[in-house]
Amino acid sequence: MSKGTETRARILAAAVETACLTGFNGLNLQPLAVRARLTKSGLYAHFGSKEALQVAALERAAALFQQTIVAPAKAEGAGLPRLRGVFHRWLEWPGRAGLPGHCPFFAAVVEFDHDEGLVRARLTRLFRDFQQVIEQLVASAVRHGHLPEGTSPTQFAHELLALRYAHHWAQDFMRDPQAMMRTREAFAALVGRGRNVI
Amino acid sequence: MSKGTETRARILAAAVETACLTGFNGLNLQPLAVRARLTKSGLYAHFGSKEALQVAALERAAALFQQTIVAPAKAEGAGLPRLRGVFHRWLEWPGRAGLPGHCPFFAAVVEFDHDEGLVRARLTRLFRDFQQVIEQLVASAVRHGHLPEGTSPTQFAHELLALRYAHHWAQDFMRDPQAMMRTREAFAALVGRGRNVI
DNA sequence: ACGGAATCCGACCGGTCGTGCTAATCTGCG
DNA sequence: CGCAGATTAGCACGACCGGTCGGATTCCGT
Repeated sequence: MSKGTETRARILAAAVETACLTGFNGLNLQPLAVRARLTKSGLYAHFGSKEALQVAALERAAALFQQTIVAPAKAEGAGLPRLRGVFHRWLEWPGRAGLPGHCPFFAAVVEFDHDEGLVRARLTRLFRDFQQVIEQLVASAVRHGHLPEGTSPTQFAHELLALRYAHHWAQDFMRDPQAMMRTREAFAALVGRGRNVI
Repeated sequence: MSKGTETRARILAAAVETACLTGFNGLNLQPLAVRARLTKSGLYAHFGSKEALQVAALERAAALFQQTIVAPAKAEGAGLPRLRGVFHRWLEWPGRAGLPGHCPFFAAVVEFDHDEGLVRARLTRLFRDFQQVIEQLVASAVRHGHLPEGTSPTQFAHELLALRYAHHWAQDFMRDPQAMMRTREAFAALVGRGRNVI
């Protein structure tokens, strides 16, 4: 790894950490440069614009999410075990990836809600891709008989994201000590729903 | 209404609108002053600090929410109809209150996630109060036999917020045209859950 | 109508932001 | 070693930020 790409990696590591703490709009050049042991202009030369830096940090965070939360599913039993594994690891993101703070993607949803641009476009794609991953896991669980026939993967994925979102609210913002328990119970209810009507 | 309080009301009206579009950190003094037909220092004299302005705007938004979304429940049938009414009006907030943009409270969750302060403290209280309102509606629905005996109001309120959060994500950020349909279906499933095991 | 208080303005402060530009330094190859 | 190109530092810019202050203006009770 050449010097340049190593520095770039150091910058992005600091950027992802910062994004977890203060969002992607909080990626201010001066403090970030200090964290990455550079000057502001030295850092800037690697990206050329703040938006490019934000996109790169988003990409890096997504890669971390993929390898920390999604990828381990390959080692789990197909169907419901795999779905349950991804969801429960998802609940521990971003801590499980060694990152501080809270989920940067949820922060980005608010930050780039109104203003268009590259970051928003990339973010919606990332969400859609992950949504499809969930849907495939659900469909697989249905095929394995772990979920009732007729379960809509899209609807299920939507409600799963709802649970993760509410968990973020209860755990990270409200600091409710019972947040995890409630989320697990809600997941169990979602999975168990309809079982008795088979 | 004296001149001062009238101006203050004009400022807060502009502030709530702005908060719906750019969040409470987006309440920058200069642009807000222009919207309220004042100079920056003239506006500032009414609050004394940006934090006080944010708190006042939060208070105003909460009052609007109360009278637009919650209060109409008094005219609805006790129990499930009342709960359903509040939830469906909630889905149309803040548009139903004549406000542009999206829910300012969800934006505030991200903005004040990490930094402590008056705004965060006030916001958690507002959330807790509304959560209690929901829990009482749920408890009433249980008493009327509209929801299964043994339904936990706290758990139900948690999952209801989850649905509203996911709706915000799907509708406002992802701009999914089927968001409303999916949210209504999820609500129906949440209400109907367990019915068949009574 | 008058005087004191409430209200508002305009100019200004120190600081931070993203963004360019040039010059110095460093790295890796021949 | 020496040179070319990649890499970083240094510096300055215009814009915007929240906040301050003195004075002008307007309001309102008497």
